[in-house]
Amino acid sequence: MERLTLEDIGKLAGVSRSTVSRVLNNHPNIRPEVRARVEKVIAETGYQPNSAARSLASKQSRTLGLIMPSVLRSAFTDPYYPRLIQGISAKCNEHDYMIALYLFQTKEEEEISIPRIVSSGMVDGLIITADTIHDPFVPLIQKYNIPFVQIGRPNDGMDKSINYIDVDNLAGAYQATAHLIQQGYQRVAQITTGHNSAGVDRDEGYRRALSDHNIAVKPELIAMADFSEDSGYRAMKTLLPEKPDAVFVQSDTMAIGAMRAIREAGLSVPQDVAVVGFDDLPIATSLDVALTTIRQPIFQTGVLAAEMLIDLVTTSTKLPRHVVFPVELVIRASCGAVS
Amino acid sequence: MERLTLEDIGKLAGVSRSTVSRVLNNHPNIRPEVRARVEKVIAETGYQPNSAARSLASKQSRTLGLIMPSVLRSAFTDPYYPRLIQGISAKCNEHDYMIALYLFQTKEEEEISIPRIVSSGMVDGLIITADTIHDPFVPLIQKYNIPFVQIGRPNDGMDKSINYIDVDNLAGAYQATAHLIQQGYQRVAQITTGHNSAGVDRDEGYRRALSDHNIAVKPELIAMADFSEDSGYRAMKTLLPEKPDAVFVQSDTMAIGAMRAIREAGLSVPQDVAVVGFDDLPIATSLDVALTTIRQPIFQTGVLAAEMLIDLVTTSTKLPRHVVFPVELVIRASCGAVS
DNA sequence: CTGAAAGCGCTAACAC
DNA sequence: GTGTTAGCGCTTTCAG
Repeated sequence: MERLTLEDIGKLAGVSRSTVSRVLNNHPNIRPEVRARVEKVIAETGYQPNSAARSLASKQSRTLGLIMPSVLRSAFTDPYYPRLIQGISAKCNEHDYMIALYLFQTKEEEEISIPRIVSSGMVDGLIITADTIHDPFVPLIQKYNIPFVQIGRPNDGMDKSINYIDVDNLAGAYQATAHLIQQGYQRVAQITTGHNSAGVDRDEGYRRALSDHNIAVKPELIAMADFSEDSGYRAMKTLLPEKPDAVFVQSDTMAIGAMRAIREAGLSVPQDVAVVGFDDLPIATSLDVALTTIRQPIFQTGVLAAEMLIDLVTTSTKLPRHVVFPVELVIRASCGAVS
Repeated sequence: MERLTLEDIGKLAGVSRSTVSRVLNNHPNIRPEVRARVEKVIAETGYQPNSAARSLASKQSRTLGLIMPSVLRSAFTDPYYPRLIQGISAKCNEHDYMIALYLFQTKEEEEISIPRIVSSGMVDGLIITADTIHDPFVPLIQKYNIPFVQIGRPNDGMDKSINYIDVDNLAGAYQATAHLIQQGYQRVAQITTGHNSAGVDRDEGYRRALSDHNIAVKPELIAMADFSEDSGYRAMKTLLPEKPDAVFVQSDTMAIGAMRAIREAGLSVPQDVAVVGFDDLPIATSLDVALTTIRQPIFQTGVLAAEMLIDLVTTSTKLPRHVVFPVELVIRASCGAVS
């Protein structure tokens, strides 16, 4: 079966190719009866316009690129991402946009691919899933003139006119920490990441909560990790000799690792060490000791990112947009507040 | 900055557009010095060919579609998928293919999108991440003449000439169940899915293991679930009144739910109920009681799926290909075999 | 309101 | 080996 073209449809409907194109693109000023006739032929034949030809002529790919910097590759297995992608996908389907997924395993792959992706017109815009501080990715993208939105606020010192969506990391971390302090815990530790703005902001929230309660920040109670479960485990191991009685962990996945370390040390949650996480992944309720955590709207973040980007590539609004979603403390067993 | 075209590069290098096209596509029969000259101009200008124009002229999009049927949408948050995608992505990057991701939330979205995706030339081929039995998706795709590979074997009664990659689900389930029986457990239950071939095959493995050990299959010891954590939890709750002393759960994620149900009933793993899962997700080692499970090569499955599909769309080999990866029992605490 | 015609930027015969 | 030329299938002026 030969693929049909606009010309064929036109012939079948007794109109020109341009007219068919117009009904396809919902142009006004078409006689209703002509439109109906053309639509009938399209429906009967199952005609689908060729997307490459469309892109070439219209200079739009109707594709959004979703990009994961190589330094964050291991984080991609965190259930955060599938959920985020579901949100992006929902909005894309709604508007007939396609998602092009780019995961880079190495810096080299990234450096080769970025120019291709950005300059070849394969995508109309980019969603960048978080940037890192020490190896910033966004400046690379900014050199090209392509619309993009970032998940997470720009790093300090960077162009503030970037479009981004963030959650209130500082407030979340503050609530988590303050809640622990109010429970009476004295030595509240933190497992932090610090690799990106989310980590920095959560760290700041932790510090402010301590300081607002007149507790000194003790560097020996803070350990670094990288968002992976295993890094949370290792961080907690380095923390345990310092005898923390509670710990705020910057992600649920790391919190699971931390709880494993606590358990292996023969201690229990929350009796010996209380734990609060961040994200509220579904698994949080299913742990042996249900995880108290900060809930953030992951799906909604994805929806809005796609919406913002589609807006950006279809209209000419050049005003930078920022949205910061609120977060919410969800109290479960791991913080010791419920029996 | 105006985007450069082949013509521009040709002018800059003092050759025709075709010659530039040839060096770009690594055609033989080009004088080395000419090739060098052209490559120099390309490098200096950072020229990137327009992908829509390429697709239109070459009739290839260099894009693989990754499709998730709507009935499986909730499974997408299972960590299995990010890992699978990493594998697919690795191979795609290697060959300069793009991944187009299609997640459908509803049947309706699916029915509208499939014809577009398949007939518009946006993808050269499709990777279908598992089909379901009661609402088969593959026949829909087969009606169009597009190359595809399926993750998981075709359902019974379907065209056997489908290209697919599977893991040895039957052997895995058999090993899991046999291992429990050999540990001395008498009432080995199962949480099954049965919605797709993986579920069916794992169910068969469970039954054969029982039968090979002269144990009757007791329907009251088998509960249905749908791959979600919560369905595993609910299934286990219906099972507990039947006093199983062990349970084979068809995925790690459901096993986590099952363990939660066991715990909430005041019982413990493995003393009261031993548990074996399937997948060997990273989380398996981090649970309160580390999960004994069947390890399957998820990343490799993704790599091979992409490889097979790229092969399919670039060469004309029409011989159907099937690969079934072996799986492996990984013994940890939850089955009671280690203290 | 509709049609004719000129590209969009590339590939691939076909010449030379 | 390399240039010329004819499209790929669509969008979009420009006429009428």
